[in-house]
Amino acid sequence: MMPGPGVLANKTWEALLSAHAALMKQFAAEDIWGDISMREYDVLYTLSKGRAPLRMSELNRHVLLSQPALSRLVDRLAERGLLQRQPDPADGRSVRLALTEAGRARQRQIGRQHARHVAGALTARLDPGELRQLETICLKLSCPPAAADAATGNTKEDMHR
Amino acid sequence: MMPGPGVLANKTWEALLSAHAALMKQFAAEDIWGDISMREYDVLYTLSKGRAPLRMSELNRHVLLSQPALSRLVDRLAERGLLQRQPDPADGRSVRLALTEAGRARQRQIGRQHARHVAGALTARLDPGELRQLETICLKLSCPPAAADAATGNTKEDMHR
DNA sequence: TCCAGATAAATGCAAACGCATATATCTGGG
DNA sequence: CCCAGATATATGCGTTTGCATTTATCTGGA
Repeated sequence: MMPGPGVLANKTWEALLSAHAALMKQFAAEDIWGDISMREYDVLYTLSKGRAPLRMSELNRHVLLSQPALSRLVDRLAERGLLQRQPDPADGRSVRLALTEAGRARQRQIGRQHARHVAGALTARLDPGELRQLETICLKLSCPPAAADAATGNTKEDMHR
Repeated sequence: MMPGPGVLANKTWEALLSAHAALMKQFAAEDIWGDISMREYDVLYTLSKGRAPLRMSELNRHVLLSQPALSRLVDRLAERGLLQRQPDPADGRSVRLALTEAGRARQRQIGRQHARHVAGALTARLDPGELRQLETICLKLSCPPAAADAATGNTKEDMHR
């Protein structure tokens, strides 16, 4: 096999996976989490960012968890009084999620320290120009694929399912 | 607090997390995995890359899993005949892991298709220059932190070096 | 040589996860 | 107005994960 243009893309993806794993491990090792897992923090953070209460399905787009797993994670956070499930006036199937004051406080308390760790870890390895390049490129990658099938990079087949 | 240089780093980290999640979901949705989970594939792939058999602890540096979880994941792959645990002649505590022929075949079979999806997804969003930039930057991030250091953001200015 | 401490991997167990499916609600064609 | 199908979330259940701990082995200093 001759090295095609796809080889570069694959090496890049592997590098991205490595970077993600290395940083996640480093952050997980920091002693700031207490009884909040990083996945739970991710949810608290996402909710703290959004101005309006988010729906489960919106939250699920940001978090790498199955829908049932997210539903139960939200259960646990609600039971602990960190967020509230509110009925959605516009859609009876839906649920709107909002942090409680306790949840907001907890997020801030952890977030302040975590943000310092993130900044420390990234600026130790990258200069501002690289940070900006990385952000720009990652934002392009964050957009969902235009169509479902372009991803195969293939000329035919793959219509099954 | 005025917006410091750390803000850029935090936005960048968030973008990287988003990109990772978006791509992982896209790849997970591809119909190529069969009875192999992506985490299991990650192990098969890592073993297929290494020339010499890897030890658990080395493998664990590449995979975002706790040591016990990796131990059991390896159990399951071994029970399925996809890899072998071999005693390490140089260190009795250690175990050397090697793919079986079946494991190697399975990795190749999945890997061929997966590599196409990866290439398709990345080249659809990034040009070659961006791919190279991203790879370079991610490789810098993949290196473990020099020391357990500034990241703690601790009691005082403890920035040695 | 011996042993305290470090390191590699395995195991017990409760918590968390994913898949399949259930429940509740919304939407559009007839 | 009604119902088939779609959408949003919840629940049953077997599997996988992480934490704490155990077991086995290695290492260096007295």
